[in-house]
Formats: sequence, structure tokens, C-alpha cells
Amino acid sequence: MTAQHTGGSGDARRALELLWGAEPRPRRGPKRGLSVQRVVSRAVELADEHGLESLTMRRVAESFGVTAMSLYSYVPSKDELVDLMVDRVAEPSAEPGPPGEHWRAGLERHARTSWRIYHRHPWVLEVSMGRPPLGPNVLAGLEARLTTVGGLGLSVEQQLAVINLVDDYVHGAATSLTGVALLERRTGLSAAQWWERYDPLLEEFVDFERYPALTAMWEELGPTEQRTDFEFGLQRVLDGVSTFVESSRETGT
Amino acid sequence: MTAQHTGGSGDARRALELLWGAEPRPRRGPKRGLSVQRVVSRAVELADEHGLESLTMRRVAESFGVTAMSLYSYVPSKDELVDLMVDRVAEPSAEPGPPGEHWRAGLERHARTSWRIYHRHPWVLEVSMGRPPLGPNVLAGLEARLTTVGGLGLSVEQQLAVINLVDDYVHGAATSLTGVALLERRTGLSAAQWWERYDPLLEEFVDFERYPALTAMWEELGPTEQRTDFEFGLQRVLDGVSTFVESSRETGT
DNA sequence: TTAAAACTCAATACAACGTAAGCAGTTTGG
DNA sequence: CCAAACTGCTTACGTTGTATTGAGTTTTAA
Repeated sequence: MTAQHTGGSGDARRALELLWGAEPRPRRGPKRGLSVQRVVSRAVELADEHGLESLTMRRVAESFGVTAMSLYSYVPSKDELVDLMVDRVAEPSAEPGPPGEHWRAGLERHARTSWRIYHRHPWVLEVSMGRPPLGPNVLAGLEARLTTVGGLGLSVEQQLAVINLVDDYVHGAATSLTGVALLERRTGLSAAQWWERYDPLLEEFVDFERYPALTAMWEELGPTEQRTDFEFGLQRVLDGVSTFVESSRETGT
Repeated sequence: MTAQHTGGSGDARRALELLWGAEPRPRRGPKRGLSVQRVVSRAVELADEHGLESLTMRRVAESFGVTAMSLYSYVPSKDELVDLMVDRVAEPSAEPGPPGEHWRAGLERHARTSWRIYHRHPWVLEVSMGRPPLGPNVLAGLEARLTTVGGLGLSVEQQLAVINLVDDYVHGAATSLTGVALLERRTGLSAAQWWERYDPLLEEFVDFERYPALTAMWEELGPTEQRTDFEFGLQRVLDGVSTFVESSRETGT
């Protein structure tokens, strides 16, 4: 496994051509049996269903009845394919939000959109956004965020800080929640079954007196109950931003 | 690559023995050349230096001058090794914090501790904590957090929600920041070099009028400047928690 | 019209991975 | 003192991404 996503260490022009769909220039050889679009769509389906770790070139190819190497005439590498997948599922259609929308409602909307994407396509969480694929949907997502925080009298740096704060929280919360489901698939063991295995053994190793608060918690809730409450966290984060925006307005800067 | 960390799909008792160091029972065969401790330490060193993706059983073994298979008499699988690594670097010594510490200072301290761990051991970010290794350090970290939010008059669910909120944000922000460095290593291209490659090509593909806010931002800052400001975000998050705690006190519940 | 260039897809191959199986040699409990 | 238990090596298998090669197909240029 080379890894997920190169951030375009290959041919940058080719990468952009693929992202922006500048494909159908006339080609010379035999008719192509597939298309970049279809390959990306199928790859997204497979990743949604079986996870990024079982998304292999061979499996994508097999689902079309061709060999793995055939795909390389559509996509230069697996990493570029993943980039295309990310832009495909990012903020589809990027709804602009109602005119005159309050910034808080806007941030909430963006957060929930990301949350929904992560929920439908958990594999996106495993792809680094350090160098996002510069495709239409990814850019539209950023544009929408910037528009939302644009009218608050914040500096551009502060605008980005706010956007990153919300995005980072959503990403973290989604990772946390998704991790559980991922482990259930990878191990074939539900969270409850896992706990049943470990619970009786713990007292053999753990001196509970060293962990009184933890022990109390385990007695009150099952330890399975540690659901990340996305809504709770999101409101706290937005409250924090709110405080900042208001005090920022008072100060005049 | 099987993946990172099973959450103990193997022998649970053996996993706990390893985590709690219940090792040196007398053994029959030849003297062991290594020890679980040394294997874990070396694996941490290698992962720190070259990343989790280049941490292979063969490389760990090679660094000791033994074969890959030799390691399997110390550690049942690579996934279990990763679990051991996580507990090794988690909250070392778990300082209890000054007595009478304010909850906000406590949460800040925990957040910065996590931040430091992620910074020193970025590979931890890639390991799911859906089923954390139930070792002494991981448990100590949770205990410390629970203690910090214990005296606020919150329900246990609320306490966990607050802890998860902070942890999720820190995790997200660290992932974001670390992703950049990871890509620099994987591609051999610095962020600046990457941008130099894409910037001139963008106008060929992107209709900037569709992305006015984005374009304005790119003109004001280089797009390289999108540093995640951890401190800024952390203070906003804590402000949000603060608002919640206070209004929660007023309401009486 | 035809030859060459450009293309598609398949077959084969390689290095790297985690780890199973088998084995030779070492230590120790009965 | 010997059989059981253990260590560490060798070999091997199935999987991964992708380089290479080659055969067959379509388009372009002469």
C-alpha cells in the first residue's frame, strides 16, 4: 500500500484535467470501454461499502470485468483516484444557503454537511486534506465557508481560524464515531462483545483504586455508552465562536 | 497491510498481560534476546522518525539484527504492537495537576498534553481510539480528564460530552496540521513547491469568478498560509464549555 | 490507400507486506 | 537426563500497487 493520496506528486496538469473533467479530447486507439467518471463512481461505491482499506485497483477493475492495469489508462495512480473520489463526494452542488443567512446558521449548515459526508463516506476521513484536490467541489466548499464568515469584520486570518476550528472539530468527532463502526467491521466483534471479553479480565490486571473516577463512570454507564455527541459539541464550538465575534465587534477590530 | 490496530480481536488475556507488563514468568527455552519493552520502544522510535506507514515488522526486526518472525514470540501481531505503542506514549506519568486546579486550566492542560503527544508521535493520530488499548497510561489519561470535570455538577453523560468535545477538537486540529508534514515526506515536495506547481495551472482550469471569496483570499495570503491555529481554536472551545457550565449552574442542573 | 503513430487492454512480473508452518537448536522441569 | 517447551531462522503464501511488454485497434498523415 503506497498510501492514500499524494497531493499531486505526479503530473499536476493531468491531475487538474481529471478533476475538472477536461477529458473527451479525441483519442487514437481502440474505443475506451470505461470512463474516468464511471471508474470514480464505482470506486466510491466500493469504498462506501467495504472501506478504503479494501479498495484495491484489482477490485475496482474486477467489478468492471477488466484487469487492474486497464484502469491505469484512465487514472494515473491509485492516489489520484482517491483525490478524484474526494472531490466527487465533497459538498455536492454546494448550495449557497438562503440569502441573508446568519453566520451561525451558515457555519452550522456547513458543519452538518461535512458531518453528513463523513457519515455517508467514512473513508474521506482517512484522506489527508493537507493538500486538498483542487477540484470544483472542494473549492466550492471553501468558497461557501469564506462567504459565510465574510461579513463579520474579521481579518482573513481570523476567518480561516474560525473555519478551521469548526472543520477540525467536525473531523475529530466524525473520526471518533466512525472508528467504532470501522472496528466492528475489521474485527467482526461488536463494541458490546468486545467489552464482554475485556470486562471480566480487567479486575485481574487493573487496580481500580488507582482509577476511582473511571471506575465510578464504568459503574454508572456501560463503557459502551461513550457516544460522541456531535450536536452538543457543535453548539459549544459555535458558542465559543459567538463569544469571539461579539467581543471582536466591541473592540472594533 | 492488515491495518492499524485490531482493538483486541486476538487473545484478550494475552493483550492485557502485555499492556500491564505481566511478562517475566519463567520460560523454558533459550534465553530471549529481546524483550517486549525493547521491541515497543524501538517501534515507537521508528514510527516517530519514518511514520506508521513505514513501520513494518521486517524493519523493526532488522533494527535488532533478527528476522521478522522472531518478533512474533514477543508480540502476537502487528496490531497488538501498535496498541502497546499507543499506551506507551499516552500521557506518560499522567501528572495529576495542582490541587484545586480550575477546571478550565485542567482541560487546557489535558488538551496541550494531547497536542504534545500528537506532535511528537504523529502516528498516534492514525490509530483509532474506538476501542482504546486498556493499558495503564490510557486509563490514567481518562481518569485525569474525569477528575478535572468531576466537580462541575454535570451529569456523567455531560462530563463525557465535554471531554469528547475537547479531545475531538485537538485530534482534528492535530490531524490537520500533521497532514501537511506527512505529505511533505511522502511526496518529497514542500507545501510551497506544491503550490508553485499548481498555481500557474489553476487559471487554466478554474473560473475565478465562480469563487470570488476564495480568489480574494488567495490574493491576500499565499494559500500556504492556512495554518491551523491550535491556540485560537482551543480558547474558543473552552469559551463554549464555559458558557455551558455557567448556564448549567444557573439552571440548577 | 496505406503505413505509422497512438492508443487500449491483458498477461506477466516484481518488490514489499503480514504472518503461517516447519525446523534446528537451547534451556529447564520432572 | 530426557522430554517438553521455547527461540529464532528459513521458506512460503496471498495481497498490494504498478512497471513492462506485447497484441490488437483506431486515427491521422502521406
